Amino acid sequence: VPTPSAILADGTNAPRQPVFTLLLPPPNVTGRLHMGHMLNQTQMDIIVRWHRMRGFLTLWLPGTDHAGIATQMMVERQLAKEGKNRRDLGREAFVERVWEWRREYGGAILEQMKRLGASVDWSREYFTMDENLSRAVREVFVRLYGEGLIYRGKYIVNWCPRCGTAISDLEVKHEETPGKLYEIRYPVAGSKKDFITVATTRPETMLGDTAVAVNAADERYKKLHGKKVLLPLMLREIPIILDELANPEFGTGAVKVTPAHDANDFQAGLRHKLPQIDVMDERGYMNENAGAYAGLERFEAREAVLRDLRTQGLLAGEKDYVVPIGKCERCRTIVEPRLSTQWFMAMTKAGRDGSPSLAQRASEAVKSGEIRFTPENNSRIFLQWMENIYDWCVSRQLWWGHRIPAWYCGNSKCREIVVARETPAKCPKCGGRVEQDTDVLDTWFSSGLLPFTTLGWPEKTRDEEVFYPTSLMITGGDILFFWVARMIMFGCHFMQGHQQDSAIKRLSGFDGRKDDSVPFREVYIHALVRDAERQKMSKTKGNVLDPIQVIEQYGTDATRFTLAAMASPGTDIAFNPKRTEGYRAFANKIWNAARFIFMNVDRAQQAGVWSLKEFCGAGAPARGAVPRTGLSGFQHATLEDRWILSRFNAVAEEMNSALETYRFDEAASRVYDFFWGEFCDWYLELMKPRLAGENGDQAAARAAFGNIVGVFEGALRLLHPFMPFITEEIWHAIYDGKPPAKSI
RNA sequence: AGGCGCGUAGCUCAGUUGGUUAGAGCGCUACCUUGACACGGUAGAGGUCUGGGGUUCGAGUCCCCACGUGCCUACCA
Repeated sequence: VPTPSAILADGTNAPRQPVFTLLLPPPNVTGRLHMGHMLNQTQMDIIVRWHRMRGFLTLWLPGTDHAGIATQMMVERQLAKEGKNRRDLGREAFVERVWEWRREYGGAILEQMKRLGASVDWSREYFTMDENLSRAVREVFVRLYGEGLIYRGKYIVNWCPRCGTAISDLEVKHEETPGKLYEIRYPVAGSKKDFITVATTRPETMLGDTAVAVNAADERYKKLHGKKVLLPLMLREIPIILDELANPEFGTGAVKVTPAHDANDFQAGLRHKLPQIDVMDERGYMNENAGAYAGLERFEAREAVLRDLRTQGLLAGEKDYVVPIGKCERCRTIVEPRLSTQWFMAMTKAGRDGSPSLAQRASEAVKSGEIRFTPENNSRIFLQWMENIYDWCVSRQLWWGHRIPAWYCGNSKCREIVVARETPAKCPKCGGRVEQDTDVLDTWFSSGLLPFTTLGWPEKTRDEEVFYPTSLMITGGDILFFWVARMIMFGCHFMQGHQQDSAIKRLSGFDGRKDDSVPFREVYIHALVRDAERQKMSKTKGNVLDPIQVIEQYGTDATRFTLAAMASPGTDIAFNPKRTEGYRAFANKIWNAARFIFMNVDRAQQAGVWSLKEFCGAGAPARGAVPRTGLSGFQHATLEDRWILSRFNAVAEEMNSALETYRFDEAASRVYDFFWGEFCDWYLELMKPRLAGENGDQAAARAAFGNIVGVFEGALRLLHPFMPFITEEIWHAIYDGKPPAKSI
């Protein structure tokens, strides 16, 4: 099959056929194929082959993601084995080392994909750090900065002390963990007896307290309004403030305010112009602002603080309390809210011209049906998230990734920030030396752009007219927000005004859709693959099934068929190899049906009655695939012939409509039941006497054979998207007119 | 704390807008080495559709409650 690129390049440059575009969710370069990938790719491949067979110009674009943190960690581990760390190498050498790593090992997962039969267009393989994609990333950054939608600022971010970088809200996984709620007495300044008791789960942060808040309406604290307290251990006077932050219903109704270590306190701090005292360093150790506790690791500091409070009689109580603890999704380290200067992307800010915010545009695209989700309820999940979204922290304190295209003037009187596509030679304002920001962008920043950057953006290309918007996105619910949401926001923003070639759009079945800026028209969210006991597969549990092992045991076709057959909407897939065993038997059944046919060919040829070529070997098969209305040359001889033909056509219809709605399970079981329960069990059995030339009727035998081959060949077409290997093998054998050489 | 889902045969799951005796695969039982296939064939056993209430001529399917279970989102110290 010629690739779409070849077809576009063949001179006509204007395909008059429907187009189907699918972007492969790029696996991490560091990744190894897991069952989730296999499910995802099987479903994509089924849809892609099905479209190709129906005459769509089909582009399935593969690639890999540079996966900032994951890849950097992997190479750092490698370095650690040599007794080195990245700082020993320096930035440039380290990044070169990562490139080396990727050149050597980065293609592993794509090689594994090939074994699944994924029929992607390898000629268009991309990597998210390719030069053209990197250029597009800078373009996007510069434009958004110019529009005021990317900004730099000092805010509380989620900080992973182990990875040493800020991470986004989505990279924090919350776990309800049994902990303690401590009540601490803060002495009121100028009084010997009065205390105000605050409640906290993180006592060590009190070292950075700059106020205590009570609710203005709280009668208990009326007499303390306007007073100060003496912060224990640090012996610093801090004010009692009135703020909504304090909920009279919770704890003691008084809350300590630590603007540098808590997002709520940070906001309260801004409202009351409180100082921000950062008491920790980037590794989670107490810094010089923590007085006597400086140098202690944060949880050691907690113990030390509690011990000292106890000795001073200031620990009023401790209760068991379930605390939702945020952990770094990558290394499970407890995340620290940290005050830090980072780059953010504004999610809810309207454009300068009053145009809707990124989040609002994305919501509208889904609400209006320009992007449709399957299963449908995912659109509600999506919209709910969009409505509660916060600005996205896009900078990471890493070395591997797209470096932020911002330069700072070193002249202390100037301090100009230059955001530019190319490295500026000098500060455009004062002519001083400029230095580039040391941070890189969140990995999802570049992957969010892929639907258009892989098609040539920012250049205007024919590719873009033909293939954008992509037709479908198939992915897991786990990256709905990480990736799908970001693609929608970026796509709607940067492709605004884009028009897909109208003839192609009509032919492809998207004529009714008005908005061609969306990155894809349909989203299919697939289920999670679990083990046979419905447990989530995880390395620690040791229940991870390696797809390569499974396919080596049962065959790729059987494994693919299992995943398709079990992909019913709304439920996770409990992958049970027993089921795969059953589908291996099915593959065997197909093989044996083929053997039966070739056995009859042999017999007929020996008798000189006919050859297989007469039935289907003459010339190339008709293009366009799943036959809807019968097979050419089929002879409606008898009741059973007419019956199998009507069943065949009904099944083909049913499969088509099942696949229209991504009901892989239904399509799979339809063809399974038809092939085994009807074609093999009944039709072949009924035909045996006629095939054998019953009553010496060779004409009837000949017609019988032709009909069998016809239905069988059609069934192979129905099966092909699901089981590409066995069907291709047999199909070629039929057209070559000789049995396949291999045995099962 | 909010949101989303699931609970149907021993096991894993179908059951699309409510409509005759609720289906499949695996497992189980009996028989069959029939010239494609024992990874096969034929026949069969097995379910008060988690529980309770409601709507309806009619509910596995719709509504409410309870229980069990899974996931996602979340700055109440």
